[in-house]
Amino acid sequence: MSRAKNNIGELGPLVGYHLRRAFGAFAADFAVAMEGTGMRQVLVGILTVVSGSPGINQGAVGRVLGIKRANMVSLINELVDAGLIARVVDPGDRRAFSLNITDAGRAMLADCLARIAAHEQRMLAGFSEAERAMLLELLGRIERRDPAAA
Amino acid sequence: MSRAKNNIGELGPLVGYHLRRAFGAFAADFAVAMEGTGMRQVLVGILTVVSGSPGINQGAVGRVLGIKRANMVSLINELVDAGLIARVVDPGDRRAFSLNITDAGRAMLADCLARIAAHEQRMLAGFSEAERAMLLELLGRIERRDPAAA
DNA sequence: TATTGTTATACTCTATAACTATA
DNA sequence: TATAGTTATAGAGTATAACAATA
Repeated sequence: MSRAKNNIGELGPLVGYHLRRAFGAFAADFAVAMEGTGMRQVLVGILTVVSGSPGINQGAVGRVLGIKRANMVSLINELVDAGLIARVVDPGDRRAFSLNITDAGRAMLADCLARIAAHEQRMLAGFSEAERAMLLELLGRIERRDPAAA
Repeated sequence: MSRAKNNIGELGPLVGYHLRRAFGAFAADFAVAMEGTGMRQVLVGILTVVSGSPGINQGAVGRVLGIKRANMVSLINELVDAGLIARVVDPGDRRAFSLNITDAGRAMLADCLARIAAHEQRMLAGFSEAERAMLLELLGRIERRDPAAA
């Protein structure tokens, strides 16, 4: 492992750069963790939100997770086609679909969350509980910001 | 701003989830910060590395930044076409191209780094210097990990 | 045989605009 | 007029496989 120059220069002190690299490392390991399930990061997110808010509609799920309405369509289709969520017309608002997790969805979600727990442990090996909590807190402060949309 | 339920359930304690959201927020504001320059995150990264390691070749730049060889080709083409970097056959290894930043590239990089500094300040408003350093340190530990490639 | 750069390709994520049907 | 969902489309990031030229 003769680590070469690896001269990132002015990128070194940039949080944005390291956020990108850390996100990439997490995403790569996440994909490995999900192998065989057919699930991806976004799908697990949607399944979790639907599980926690039975009867929620697509738009609301998208708003919670930061996914555009247009992009929700095929994602929900994937989950419905896989039998993981059920979609019925909302009786109270016939424009909307009411989403609910199925038994198969619950089983899949449980499997995914177990895999994700192991994945997080791998990625955060060596982190103290205080460090993990601090990282969550700092990331939370960033994500609750949106200067671009101001 | 009647914040709705926003029930993310089991996603709440996951570092990976918040990393994704924080990365998204950073990327969106980065794009706004670069408006009018024609530059993107990856291009600034490449320009910075070439600037700091004159004569470096494509493969090495990719290795430093975590970009696959195949994807480097069009990125380098963009920068060459824009007149920001010069590409000549490496005299010592005629398979490789030697990359150098041009004067125009130096000017562009200076402009971009100034915009990025302002962008980072926006995104990290309210962070103490110690918090910023801590975040950099924790992210650095994550990115220097690659369980998937083990 | 390994490496540099290349081409071709494919999948995912993200974004916008325009449409429909309901409200 | 506004909202829920849809369709079509486009740009960007990332990944693999196969190839030519050179080492």
